[in-house]
Amino acid sequence: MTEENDENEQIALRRQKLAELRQQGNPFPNDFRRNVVAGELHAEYGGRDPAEIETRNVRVKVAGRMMTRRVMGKASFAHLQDMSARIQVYVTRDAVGEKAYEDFKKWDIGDIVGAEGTLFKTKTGELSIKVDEARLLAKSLRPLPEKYHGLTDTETKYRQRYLDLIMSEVARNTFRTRTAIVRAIRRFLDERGFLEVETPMMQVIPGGAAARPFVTHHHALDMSLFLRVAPELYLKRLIVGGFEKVYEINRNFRNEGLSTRHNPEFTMLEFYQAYADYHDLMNLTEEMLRGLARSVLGTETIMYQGDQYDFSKPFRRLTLREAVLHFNPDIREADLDSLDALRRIAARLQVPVKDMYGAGKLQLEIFEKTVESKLKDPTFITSYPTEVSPLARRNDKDPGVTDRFELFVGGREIANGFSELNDAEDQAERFRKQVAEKETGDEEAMHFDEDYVRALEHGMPPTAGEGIGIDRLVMLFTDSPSIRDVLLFPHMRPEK
RNA sequence: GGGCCGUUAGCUCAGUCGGUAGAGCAGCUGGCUUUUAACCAGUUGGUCGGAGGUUCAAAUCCUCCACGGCCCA
Repeated sequence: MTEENDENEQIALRRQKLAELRQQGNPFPNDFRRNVVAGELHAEYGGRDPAEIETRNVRVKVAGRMMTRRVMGKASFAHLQDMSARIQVYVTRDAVGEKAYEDFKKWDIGDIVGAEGTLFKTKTGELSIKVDEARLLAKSLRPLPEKYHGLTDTETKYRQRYLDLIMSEVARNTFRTRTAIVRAIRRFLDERGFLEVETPMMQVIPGGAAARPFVTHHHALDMSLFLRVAPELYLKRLIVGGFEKVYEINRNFRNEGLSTRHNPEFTMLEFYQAYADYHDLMNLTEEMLRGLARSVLGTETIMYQGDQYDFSKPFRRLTLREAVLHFNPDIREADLDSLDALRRIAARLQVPVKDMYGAGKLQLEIFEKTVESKLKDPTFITSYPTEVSPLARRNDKDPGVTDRFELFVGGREIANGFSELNDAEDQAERFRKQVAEKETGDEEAMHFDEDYVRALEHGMPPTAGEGIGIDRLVMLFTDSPSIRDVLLFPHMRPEK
């Protein structure tokens, strides 16, 4: 849309009204001060007797966007919506005067209005304000979406989030819940002695996850920089530095496709705790999510897209091998150790496979194809192959797997954690393998980070770390089917 | 990247077999001093996502493109 062709007669008329207002002074005054918001009034007076309210003669000043208007001759009702709620105002010619009432009738739905008056309850019992002074504080030039159906067009909801927020209490609550979740996580970790830190978003060597990075260029230094795909390697440097419990909640960037579960930038919690292992973190995660459900939703039972998930019970735990065998009765345990068998199974499942894939990578591919979406109730999958876990500690009994877990809820990965690899020589060897894979064309393979190995060489205490995808967690807690519903401004292609 | 669906008034949506583009809300005019999807009467508003094509005639059929949604990879 361009400025010329999206004007219509309603906008033109409002512009004309604005032009007339300009003749009478600045139509965008900033000297009105409210002394209360609608929600406070409902909380304080909503349950009180009408007679009591009138006797008290409560004077209030409110401001907000005019969302409804019903003119009945010499008296009108309207609703003002502010950050907390809506409050009805009752405007009459006799109370505000003839001139002011004529002005009021020219205001439009969507205008920002300030009103002063006395509280009362209408005969249907709605708390309202009998207005004796009203002012137009900002003119709205564009008509709002339809009052009953609201804004339903998903594209417009995402592109013009301000309209969605004006029109939809559900949308407003989704983002309030998002903030409540992040706040509760911070409190949970702060209370347990974790230190919140900030580490680089622009990295010389992108590390910490198998993902394709965005590349940018620093002009003064004349060098490429990568937007981070994860903060992991920096947070573990802090563990080496002696900050034994750290966390960061911030944006990651991955140069991959978009879907209902993927946005190019997304928010991740990562936390690291020295002298702990992955079992400790599974326990901590259960406690955190259970507490979140209780404090944010007020229940430990989460409803998501028609399904019910019980967070009060201990989360199920099974190894990746167990999970694959459980959901694939036709696969024998011996198959999982045979490259030939794994390749046959992958072919049958139509999973694209490269020659360089080892048994571990094939197991993971088969797991993702046949198991992941079926893990509805909260489930920890453990013992990921070492081949696909280049930063995780090997299991003491079986060096082919790592002390790692992922948490799934509703068929989606929510968290990924492990006992950290703190053997510098093993880490260097794993990086070399990643580099070899990168050289065969795997764009998601990791770089060799020499400084990170040097940090490990100084000695990192035994540590466990975890990442939790905040957006997916919010989706779950707000019953949102798409990641775009929990991002205020999701990535969209340009309109034109 | 592939498949399916969608795009019509500011918004929410109809639109039959290819034959003059509709409704509700919003807006405008008038009426109405306790309404609340207010009500009553009248009324304005359209490049039917874009570009081609078929046809006497296209919102409608065909092709391509754009954007969005869902599913798959």
